[in-house]
Amino acid sequence: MLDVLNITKAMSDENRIRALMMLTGGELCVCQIIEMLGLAPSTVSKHMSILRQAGLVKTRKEGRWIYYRLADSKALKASEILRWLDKHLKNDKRILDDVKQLRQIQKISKDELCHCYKS
Amino acid sequence: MLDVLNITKAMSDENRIRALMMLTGGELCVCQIIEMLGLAPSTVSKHMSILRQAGLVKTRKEGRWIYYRLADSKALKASEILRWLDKHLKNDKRILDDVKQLRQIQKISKDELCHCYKS
DNA sequence: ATAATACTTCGTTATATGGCGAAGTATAGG
DNA sequence: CCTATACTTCGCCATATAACGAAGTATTAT
Repeated sequence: MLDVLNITKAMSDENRIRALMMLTGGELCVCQIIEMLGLAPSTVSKHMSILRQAGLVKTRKEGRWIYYRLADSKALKASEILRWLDKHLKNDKRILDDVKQLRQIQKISKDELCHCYKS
Repeated sequence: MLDVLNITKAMSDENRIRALMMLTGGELCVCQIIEMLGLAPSTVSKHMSILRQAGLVKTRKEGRWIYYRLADSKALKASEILRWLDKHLKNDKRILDDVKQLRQIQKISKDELCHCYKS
């Protein structure tokens, strides 16, 4: 029950769903997710830790950067629900806009990107 | 996006999930759900209206009684998620206990049952 | 060592949600 | 008609959650 509740609670927030959908295109560093969601770093960090605790995403550390990716298919509960999300949101206006914006962000080099901290 | 969020928010509460799982055995009247969850009628009513707004359950009125049942397979978003819930919770301890208790409640006649209001 | 970068954790505040009882609505029965 | 029953809606309170900035941690660069 707790597993299921952790998953459903993790998915009950729009920004977390946006983050999950962004990750369907492949792993992203926190920097990029912050830029996409337009939220404070601490807020995004909290969101991502909720997704991680629910088993919906995994992390990989590379130097100073932490990359988030969707849980792989071995995590059955998670991967099924991720497929459901993708099926019902891939044509959603908001998500399509996010995907478009993400492509722009991915063109920016890492060095330039992290002015999210420079304000 | 709103559809999806309504569904995930509806599922992000333990009592609502318990109610959904109870309904996998067939329709129930509010009386019975109140008895099962052990919550105030007004609270249960609110929970059920959230599930209904999300499209996860349907209602049928028969005289003074209102029966709730799971959404049928025509409601794709809903029925997929209901199948996911069932798959991952049908062996859950809490849910198994609920099912057992539900069988007892279903033995009680309607006339006797609704002392949930007589306190 | 010191400073800068890329996060995360902590503490606070505003809003959302879950709980209840009281009042309201609809139907059945006397 | 009036009363009882089976809910639902409303108003309130307590707790949970999302947001932020400040402080903390880990890694890289100087």
